Amino acid sequence: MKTSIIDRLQTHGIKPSVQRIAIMEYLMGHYTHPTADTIFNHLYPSMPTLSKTTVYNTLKLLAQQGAISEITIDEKNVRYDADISSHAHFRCKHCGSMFDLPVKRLPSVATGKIDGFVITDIQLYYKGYCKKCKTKAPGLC
Amino acid sequence: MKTSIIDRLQTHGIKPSVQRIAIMEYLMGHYTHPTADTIFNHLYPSMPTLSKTTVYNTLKLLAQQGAISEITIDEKNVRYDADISSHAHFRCKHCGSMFDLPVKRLPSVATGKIDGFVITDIQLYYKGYCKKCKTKAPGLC
DNA sequence: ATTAAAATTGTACTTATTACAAAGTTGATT
DNA sequence: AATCAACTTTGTAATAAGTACAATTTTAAT
Repeated sequence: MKTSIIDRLQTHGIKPSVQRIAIMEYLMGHYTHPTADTIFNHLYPSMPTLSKTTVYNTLKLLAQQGAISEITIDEKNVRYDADISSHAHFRCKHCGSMFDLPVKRLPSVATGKIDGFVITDIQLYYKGYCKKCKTKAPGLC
Repeated sequence: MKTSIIDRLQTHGIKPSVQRIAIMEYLMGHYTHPTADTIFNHLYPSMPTLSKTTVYNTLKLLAQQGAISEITIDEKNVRYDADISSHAHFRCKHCGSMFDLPVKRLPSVATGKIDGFVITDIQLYYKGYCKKCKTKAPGLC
């Protein structure tokens, strides 16, 4: 239902446009941590007037408003996730595959250190080697 | 003392060269999460034969071997940290300033989910607005 | 219908990072 | 000391993610 998509946009103070809905819809339908490029390439065939700049602008806006989250576990490109519930990410250094990891409890920092700061988001990344690639890990020969 | 720098390299299986020592030394003397470019610009005056490629290569090697850690909290450039003890990072979305945050306890993920994975590093990032910039935070007018 | 504000588009640009081949260095072996 | 292979560094050129910006289109209110 398109309503939930529009809802998500509006809840975060974003005016729904055709493009924004399409991008948000893609993200809510694909929890695969796509890059801007991937999203563009999937939407373009059915939306040939779409511009890559719009994809970049929209993703930035969505992230800024907290409608989606920006994942920087991959040093190459920013990835996006419509799952804004608290969870961690794993990325395999060899094949690049990514998985969500549930977190039992959000990590606590020594309070006082962040007194007076405004924290808008917390990201927890695990890097290493997945089952398929673990024989490729250096130092494990 | 240069010994501790060479030690750090050797402990992580890296053959010390003039360039590698200089880069490691810079990182161990500046816990400011510098970028490759910053490191290059600081070393270049006293080492005019240094190439930027070497800085990139060396940082990648150091990180790969676990001698330093690669921080991707800033979507623009990768940053590097010679402090490999477990701690978190905060970055202000407005001014870009970065701080270390001590962590009380490393976050735990539901075990079973990462059974069979090899985890080589865990990164914990806090993003938001620092004391100076918190009036700039959207949604807090 | 008019119009101002907001959103989208396309192009050109910037900039971090990488590929690669050539040159230089190192250290072991003769 | 000369040789040689392995390793490291260098410089240049290429790649590719992301951004600036001005022009066009859309939206929605009057």
